[in-house]
Amino acid sequence: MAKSPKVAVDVVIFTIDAGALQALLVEVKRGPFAGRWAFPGGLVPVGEPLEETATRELLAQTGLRDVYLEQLRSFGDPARDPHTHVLSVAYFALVPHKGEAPCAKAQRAAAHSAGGKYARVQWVPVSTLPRLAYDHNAIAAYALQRLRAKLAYTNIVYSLLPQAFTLGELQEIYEIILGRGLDRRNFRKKVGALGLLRALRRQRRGPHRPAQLYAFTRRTPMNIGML
Amino acid sequence: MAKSPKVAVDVVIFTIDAGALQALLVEVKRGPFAGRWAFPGGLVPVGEPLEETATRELLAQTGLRDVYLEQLRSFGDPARDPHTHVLSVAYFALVPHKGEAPCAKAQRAAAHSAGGKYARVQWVPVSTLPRLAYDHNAIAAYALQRLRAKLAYTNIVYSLLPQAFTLGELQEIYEIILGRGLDRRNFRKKVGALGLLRALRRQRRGPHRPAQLYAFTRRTPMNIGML
DNA sequence: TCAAAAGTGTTCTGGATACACCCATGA
DNA sequence: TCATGGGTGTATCCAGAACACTTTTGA
Repeated sequence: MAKSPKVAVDVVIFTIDAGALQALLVEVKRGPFAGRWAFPGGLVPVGEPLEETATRELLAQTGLRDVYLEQLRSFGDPARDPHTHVLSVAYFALVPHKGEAPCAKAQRAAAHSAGGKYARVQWVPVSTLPRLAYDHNAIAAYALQRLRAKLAYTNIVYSLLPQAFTLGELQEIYEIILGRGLDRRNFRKKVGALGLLRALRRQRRGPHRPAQLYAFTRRTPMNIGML
Repeated sequence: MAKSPKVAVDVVIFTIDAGALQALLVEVKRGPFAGRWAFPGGLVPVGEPLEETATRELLAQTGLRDVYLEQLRSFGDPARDPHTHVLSVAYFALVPHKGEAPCAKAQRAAAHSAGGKYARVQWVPVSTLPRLAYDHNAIAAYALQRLRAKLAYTNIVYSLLPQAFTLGELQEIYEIILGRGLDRRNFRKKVGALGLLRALRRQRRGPHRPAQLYAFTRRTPMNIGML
């Protein structure tokens, strides 16, 4: 019986920060890609479910659990890792946006990984990703495409937002990820009609007019017709 | 470094025949699932791209090449194969419908595999799939869902049809796969507006009024707004 | 008072749906 | 002549897109 390739899981972890869609990168320590950036990942040991490997990796790099995690697809080009044939099952994850503290997540992640297996860890806007190790640029493109598509027909945005948020923040996330502006009135009309939100009794106060705060009624993935 | 699971590819091969959506099943020869039906597949040897394994399997079972082939996703539950941890990368394929000779394909496939690695090979309507080996029922469900979705926003039907076909046949395929009837006038209007077809100078003659034959202008996957 | 984001309704348009009759053929 | 599938056009409805002004606040 012929030997099989090794199996790895790689996770594209997205968040919104500083007005941009960001992905978490780690610096590869050794091998042909030493010094290059890549998405966090690791080999799948015999007996472990794929999601578990992905969840482990996610917890290790961000300290977060119970985030949105979805399999993208597998990348199996034998040459994607020059060292040996490694199949990568790609996942993407969405972690919540802390509007109040830009870069807090990046710092937390970095701190977490101080003694970790990667040299450095960093959030990078997906619009300015460097040339990555392995075929991770292809994985990034695929992940972004999937994210954009799912934004249009599911409610997964909830996983990018904190419990309470304003309609402006919700719309901003759509605009950032889709890369285009949306009409505010139509957006609110649509969101209202979908009935996914409930208005809280609080407002967000800022330098301008206070904004009504909302929360999702159900924080669980569903298909809707958002766009 | 921990050992990885083995890697297999399994292919759900769809066709339309006898007014139903059919999938190709093979009988498992040995192991805990001996005697049960499953989708054709096999282990991925080191150094071989996933698509190549899938293409090989497809050629071996149907004798067809250059058919539509698309990766679904990977199924990695360690218990899906009781014998040992085998990751399955699932694909689905669409092979063309020979309207004139029902079951011709099934017979051809069976003949092809006479000396093959499977005990028996058979086309089975997806609506009456038996309990399959491994987690192949889950793969079937996923494949069907994907097929239905892609029918709505791509032109991949072309891969289920011969070069020349009537609008009635085209519509029938949509109805069979989607499991619901479509208005004939609206369907033709829509198809015409998309401009994917060109009318041939021939007609199909049958027991009733002859029908105009059409061909796809481009037999290559594209995103369109079909439904 | 000014700058900046919050909040709100109406009109228009295009695509989707619903719907019924005549035609050409082989049996 | 009949049964069967092929072929066609119009009215309606609804969702998406376009669009401008007032309000509230902190600075």
